[in-house]
Amino acid sequence: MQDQKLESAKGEPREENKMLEFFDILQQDKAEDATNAKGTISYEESEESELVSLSLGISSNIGEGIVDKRLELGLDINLDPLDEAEDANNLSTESSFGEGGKEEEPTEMWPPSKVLKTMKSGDKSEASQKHDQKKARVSIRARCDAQTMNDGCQWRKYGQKMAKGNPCPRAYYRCTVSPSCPVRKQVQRCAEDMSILITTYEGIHNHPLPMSATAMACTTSSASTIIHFLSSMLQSPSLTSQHGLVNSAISSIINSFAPNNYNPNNALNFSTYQVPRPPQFYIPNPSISTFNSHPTITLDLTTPPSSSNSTFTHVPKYSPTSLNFNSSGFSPLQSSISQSPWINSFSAYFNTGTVTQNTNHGGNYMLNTGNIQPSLGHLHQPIYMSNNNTISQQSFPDPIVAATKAITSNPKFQSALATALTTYVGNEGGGGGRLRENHVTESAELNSKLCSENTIACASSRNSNMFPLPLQVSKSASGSCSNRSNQLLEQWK
DNA sequence: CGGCTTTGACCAGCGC
DNA sequence: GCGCTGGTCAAAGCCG
Repeated sequence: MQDQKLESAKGEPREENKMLEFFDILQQDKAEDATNAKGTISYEESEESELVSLSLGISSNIGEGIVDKRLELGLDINLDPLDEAEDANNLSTESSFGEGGKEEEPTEMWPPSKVLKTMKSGDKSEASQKHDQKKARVSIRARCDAQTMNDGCQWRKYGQKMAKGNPCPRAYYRCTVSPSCPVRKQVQRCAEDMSILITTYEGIHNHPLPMSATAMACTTSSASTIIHFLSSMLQSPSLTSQHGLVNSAISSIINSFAPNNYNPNNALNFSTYQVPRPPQFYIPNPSISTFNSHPTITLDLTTPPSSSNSTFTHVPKYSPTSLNFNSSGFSPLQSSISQSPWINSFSAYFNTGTVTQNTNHGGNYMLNTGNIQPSLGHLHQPIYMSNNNTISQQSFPDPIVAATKAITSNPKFQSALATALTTYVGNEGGGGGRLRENHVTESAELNSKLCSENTIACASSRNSNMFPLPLQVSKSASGSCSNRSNQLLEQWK
C-alpha cells in the first residue's frame, strides 16, 4: 500500500502497476475459464528466428469441410474501452455475468445531443470525457442489392443524410430489439461500386440476440476487439512513456494491421482506421489523443466472382511477428451472399507478411483478405509478400523488426499481450484462451470457429427480420472475465 | 392504431 | 466566428 502511494505520486509507475494488475487478473480469469478455452495464443521464442506468433484464432475443426457450428464469440465484448463499464453494467442487467454493476438500467444508452450538451455544460468530468471518446466501429462491406443487410436484428430507421463524396444517402438505424439497446448502424452504398453495401455497426447489444443475428455480431465483436485492446494498450501512459521497446512493439503490431502488403489469397479484409485522419495506427509516439476518433475495423466481404473458395489454407506459417486472428464457420453466409465465397471459411489473418496499406479511405488501414477489388483498382498498389515470407517489393520495415525484438526480449510483454489478446478475443463462448508454448500457426489449429448456422442476408428495411428465429441468449461464459478486464482497463486511464 | 419511414430542422464537432 | 459535415430528433405521413 505504501509503495503504491509512493508510486502513485510518481505517476508512471502507478500506471505500470495497474497494467501488471490488469494482466494478473487476466491470467486469473483465463485460468477460471480454461475449461472451455477455445482461443489460442502462442508464441515461440526461437533462438534462431526469434519468431513470435500471436494467434488470436479460436481452435476449430474445419478439416474435411466439417465445421463446428458452435458459437464462439458472444456479444459482450465492449467495443469502446471507455464505455466498458457502462456497457458491462447494461449487460449485467440481462445476463448473469455482471459483476457488481449498477442496478439501475439505463434508459438511454446513446446519449442524445441534449444529454451531451448537459453533460458538457458542467466541468469536464470524467464521464463527459468518456463520451467525448468515440466508440469503436465495425464496418462491413458486402455486395447487396437490397436496402440493407439482414443481420438478424430488428432495426428502425431514424434518419437519412447525404454524405459528402457519395451520391447515395446514408441511412441511420437503431436496434429496436431492446428499447435501451445502444447499437446503431449506418448503411450506405459504396460510391465507387453501388453494388457494395457498407454497413457500419457501433455499440454493443445489451439484449439477447436472435440466432440469426449472432453471425454479424460475432464478426463485429471479434474484429473490434482487436482495436479495443490495442487502443487500450496504446493509451497506457506506462507504455507510451516508459517502455520504449514495448511501445514500439505495440505500434508495430498495429502497423502490421495497417497493411503495407496485400495478400490476394486470403479472404478477409480487416481495416483498422479512424476517420478522417490518416494512419491512425501508425503511431511513432503513441498518444491518447490519437484514438479520440472512431476506431474502425472494416470487414470486406466482397470478392471478385472469379475467386475460388478462399479459406485459411494459405496462411503463412512463419513470420517474424504475426498476429493471427481468424475464425471460420460462416457457411450460411455463402448462400446468402453468393458473391462472397470466402465466407465459407471465414478467416482473417493479421500478419506482417499479409497486410496491406490502402490509402483510399482517408488513410484507413485495411487487411485485405479477398482479392483486390475492381472498385479499389485505382488505389495504391499493394505490396505483396508471398506466403513463404519472401518480401517481394520492400524490405521489412524497421518498426516490425523493432516490434519483434521488443516482444522477444520482453517475456513479460509477451505474456501480457498474449494473455490479454486471448482474453479479449478467444475467451468468448467457452472461456479464456490458453497460452501454449508450441509453435502454433497451422491453419487447422489457428482457424477458429466463430459463428455458424447464422444468417446474414440482404433484405429490405421493411422486412429486416427475414429469417425470424427464436431468441436465444447470447451467452458468454467469459463475461465476468471481460467485465473485470474492462474495469481494469478503465482504471488505466 | 401501432409501428415504421420520410424529411426538414437542430445540434455538436471540426477545420479554416 | 463561420461554414461544413455528421449525427440525431421529431413531426408528419404511410402502411399493414
